Amino acid sequence: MNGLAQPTVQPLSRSSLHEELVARIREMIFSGELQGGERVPEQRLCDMFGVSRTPLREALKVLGGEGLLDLLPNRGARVTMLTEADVDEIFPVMGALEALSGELACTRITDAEFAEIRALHYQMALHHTRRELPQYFALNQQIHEAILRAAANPTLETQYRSLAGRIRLARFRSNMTPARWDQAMREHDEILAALEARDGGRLSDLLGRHLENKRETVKQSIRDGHGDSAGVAAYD
Amino acid sequence: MNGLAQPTVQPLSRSSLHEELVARIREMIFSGELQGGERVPEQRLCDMFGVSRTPLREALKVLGGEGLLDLLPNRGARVTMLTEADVDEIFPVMGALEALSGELACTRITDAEFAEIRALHYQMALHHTRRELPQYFALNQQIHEAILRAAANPTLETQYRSLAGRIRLARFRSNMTPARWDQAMREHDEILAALEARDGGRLSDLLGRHLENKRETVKQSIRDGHGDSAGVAAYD
DNA sequence: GCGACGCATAATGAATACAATTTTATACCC
DNA sequence: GGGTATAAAATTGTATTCATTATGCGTCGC
Repeated sequence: MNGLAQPTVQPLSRSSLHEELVARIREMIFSGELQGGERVPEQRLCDMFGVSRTPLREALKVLGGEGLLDLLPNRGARVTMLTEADVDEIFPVMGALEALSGELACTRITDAEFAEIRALHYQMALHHTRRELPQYFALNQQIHEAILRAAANPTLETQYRSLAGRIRLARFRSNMTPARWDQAMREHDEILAALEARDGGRLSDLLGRHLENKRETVKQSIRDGHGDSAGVAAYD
Repeated sequence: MNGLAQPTVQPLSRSSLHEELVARIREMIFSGELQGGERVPEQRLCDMFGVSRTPLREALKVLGGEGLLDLLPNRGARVTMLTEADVDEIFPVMGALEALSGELACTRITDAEFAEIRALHYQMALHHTRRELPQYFALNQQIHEAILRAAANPTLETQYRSLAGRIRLARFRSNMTPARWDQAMREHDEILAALEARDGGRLSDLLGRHLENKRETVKQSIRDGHGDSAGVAAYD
């Protein structure tokens, strides 16, 4: 053990091909380039990325494990279709994790981190008043990510992101009503206040309720049908 | 739609080779046959299972995604070593999920399901008085699994099992002190009572505290060192 | 005309072959 | 004797090939 070795250097992630493919295909799913229920032909993806089937298939297995793809033996992979029942199943779990992130964030957040979140909040509020939905969503996501980071628990982050990713399968952005949008913004005001007061219990509660509203938005978008992805993809 | 078709038949999971390998290797990790930090040469596993590297590597990728293996590019896979910091990170998340499972279980559990859990409980109590640790552990796990099932949320089950699997990497069974064992048993008495009363809030709380004690047991076993797996493997 | 069967085609599953990287061993120099 | 450099061996990453299974289409029978 020499003095030069830093204690927290991470193993220098030289991403292998399959790792890269996992990230790329995941983005294709989130962006709607691969649609829900759609069959994913291996050869087409191989041609698209210019790789052989071996690393690609490894990537598909990983994405299957994440729940973003359904792997049907001998019958290929399909992008998972999210049902309303799935949403009702996932949201309570996300709620528990988000509540925990609120608790932990309040005990651990630094003033600098809070200042950063407040800045994001006001920027988001601006986009809300201007009715700029895509920008609003981007900031919204950044705020929740920042709270999650402030909780300083990588396992929590991973688990939460995994569920958030599955919810993204619903591609719900297009379906937020003005009334829900206004309500969401008010909830965010309260969230910021609770965080500033370092009131973990209240923040937990608020984040949980915030999520409940989002659940309805997502379910509505599923009821409205999954087909209209062309216009939605632009938001990502 | 003819009358013969049953509504809830699942798609007849003919497991492919890699699926089988995932399960087998996972068990090898849990049983200690593959030890923490140990390098896992692909060829040895291929010979062991009589398969080629292709499906085996797919399985390793999946297990890497589960957090049971560390996949180092060009340098093979190693069984993840659990640090005390990891444990402190994982347990709060498990706690949040277990609390949720308690809440949900209380709202949904049937009398038949509860009777089953009570039977398991008394059987476990018997093993406790007889100081039969391995049998106690088996029942203990079955009870927590039964509560989880009663919550009727597959996503919750999956997420919880994933974290429980990572904790199993510590192979903590050998390190339970008599005092902790007695305390754990008392906690289980209370858990059963809360479940019988369908008191979700109290059950949540109890499960969370129960887990806190387990956390210390696990951390102690890590401090004691990971080397002595030979005698422990027999428990699985 | 409708449905079932069978064959041809295409896609997936698994094994083998080849390439690149790392690890180990050896020789050499200081 | 220790350390570095180099080369050989082993291991991993990727591509290709072969085998098996599903899919689509045409034909046959009713």
